[in-house]
Amino acid sequence: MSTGRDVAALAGTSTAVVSYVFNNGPRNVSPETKERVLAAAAQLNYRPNALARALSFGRTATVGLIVPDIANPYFGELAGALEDAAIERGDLLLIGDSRLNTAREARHIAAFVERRVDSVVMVSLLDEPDFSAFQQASIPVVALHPLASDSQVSSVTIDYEAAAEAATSHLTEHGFESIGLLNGPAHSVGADQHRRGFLRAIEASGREIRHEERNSDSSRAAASAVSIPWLESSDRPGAITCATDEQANGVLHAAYRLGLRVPQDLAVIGFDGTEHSGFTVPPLTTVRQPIRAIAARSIEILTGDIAAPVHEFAAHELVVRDSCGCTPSD
Amino acid sequence: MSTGRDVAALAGTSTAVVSYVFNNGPRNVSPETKERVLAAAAQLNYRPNALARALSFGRTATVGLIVPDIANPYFGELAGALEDAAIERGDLLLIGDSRLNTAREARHIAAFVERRVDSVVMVSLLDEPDFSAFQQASIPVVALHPLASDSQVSSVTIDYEAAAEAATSHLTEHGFESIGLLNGPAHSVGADQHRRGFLRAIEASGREIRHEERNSDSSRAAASAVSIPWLESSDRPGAITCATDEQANGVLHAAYRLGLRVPQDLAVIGFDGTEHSGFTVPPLTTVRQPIRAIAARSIEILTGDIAAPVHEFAAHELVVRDSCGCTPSD
DNA sequence: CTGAAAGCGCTTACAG
DNA sequence: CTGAAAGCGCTTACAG
Repeated sequence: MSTGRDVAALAGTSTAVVSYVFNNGPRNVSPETKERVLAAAAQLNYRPNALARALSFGRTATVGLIVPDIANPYFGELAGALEDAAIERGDLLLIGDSRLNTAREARHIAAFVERRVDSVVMVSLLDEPDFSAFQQASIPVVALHPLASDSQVSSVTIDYEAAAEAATSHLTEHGFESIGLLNGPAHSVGADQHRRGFLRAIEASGREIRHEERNSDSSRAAASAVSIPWLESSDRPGAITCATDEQANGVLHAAYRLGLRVPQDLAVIGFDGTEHSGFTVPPLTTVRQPIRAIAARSIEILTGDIAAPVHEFAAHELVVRDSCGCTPSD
Repeated sequence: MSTGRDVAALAGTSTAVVSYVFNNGPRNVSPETKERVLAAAAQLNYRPNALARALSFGRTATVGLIVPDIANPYFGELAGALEDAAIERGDLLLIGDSRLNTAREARHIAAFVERRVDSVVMVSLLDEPDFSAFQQASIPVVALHPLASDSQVSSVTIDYEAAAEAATSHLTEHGFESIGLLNGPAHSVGADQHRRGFLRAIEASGREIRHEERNSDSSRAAASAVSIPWLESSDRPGAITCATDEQANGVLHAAYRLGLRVPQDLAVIGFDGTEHSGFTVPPLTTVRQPIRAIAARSIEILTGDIAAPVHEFAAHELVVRDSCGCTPSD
């Protein structure tokens, strides 16, 4: 590929001027020279080398995103929203997919540090992720899930505990006497918050409600595999609330396999509220996370110069659809 | 962050030796020196700057991937498989999400060229994408969809036409007299192949089969919006075969909304065959693309030195599940 | 307004 | 086995 030097030579000027033209500064260039440079660049198909630029400029114009599983539409939507927010600022979004594998997650962290991303948005698999590599490299991070309150890393997240409580309360208020929680595995991110919110709602009901927690990875297959024996048991719950929409999809599938009707035989509530959740059969009652707002705010935090780590909450919303059997009006 | 120079100074040696140590070559380093370098690097939290490395090495160890919509689980799975294949070779996968927007797609192409990815895997939104920027930069590309046979770019893809024919034939063989094709929009990638395969199967049946094509974007919402009036019409088809699983999900949702039972009142067939397709309600009959094989072969082609562009076909497979109403055994 | 030169942090012939 | 130096392709003070 041709370089700035080639362009300068063809245009009869210096590489400095080529740079000024392509960056609209920091020095002025006469209109005639500018035109010659542009013509030469076009003729040579010149594309500035972003690596060289980043090396001397000290900024890569890149924000890294690490997610547990990009095939989960929630993270797909999140990536899309972040890309919109990043592109608006002229930055590129680099996506690292952990594939539900903590070793892979660690590898992405290392790769991002080596590539000197300017900042990172992180959804970890773990409830206590290791951010030290980013901190040593002074790369600002915002996590999109709850963090210890003394964490040196910022976070933007809904209040998982309150959201899980809202979902469960919806069920208790509609008279369910036996409710299951399909939670993520122990030490998975948010699992503690889901459990606490769930239990808080059960208690708050003031009634004797049978309740039980089971756990699966956040995948349809895993959730379905856990749900089938659960729903086959004689004392199966009348409602199951899940830690993710993916798991709720697995429950829906398990119910179908067993010939249970949703919501008549089993109520199901999801969590995340992607666009997809409106198109399941039946459409899913779920807790919606404000993905676009979270994405936009994350980028704001990362690009502003905020000294101390901030821990912000975004508003969640219970979206009532068919899968829980409670019509929106009551 | 500390640099190789800092490490060299602390270890009492030169930057060349630091480089030899971190790259295991190309020159030998005495065990004692090596140990001093490693100790110094650890003490300083040294992380080689991948940008500087790439600039002098002439290789970024990066493969770019451009997909229409990362929230579509098919592309999510694809990204995962490609990342596995790339990481195995020590490369990083850079994902660009076009978000169903051709301007965004063009922007990613430019960004990848500027960042000097070593190679790219591309799923375009268009049936005749513009690869010229990659060609000018001598960046090898493999497309994962049909291309004009004289294309200078390689492709690895299933035979869309044969696959669409297989899906439709399954329907004609099971006696359907009225079949719809929910295809992508005109000029969307693969739309022509889907149509040809569909029509070929109708013809091959030797019967008078009513058939009709309608079109939507590859999203559940769009497919559902198109399907609802279609299924409300008095002459609605008895079966619909779709260009993607996402669209099939939209059809499933539309049927649910209208109180039509699948498969009793309407048979549905998808296309792509992600893991998710096994967990819809009812589980989806679909054409499975061998994602992992396609991903692995793409990386092979890109990293081998193949002079001429190759156009390879991968084997598809019709996966019969509940949504078409034909039991696997007949 | 423009050019020659140093510097970003690496790698790698070139000497020793 | 090791070091001094050039070079990758940019940007940006520094002179003029």
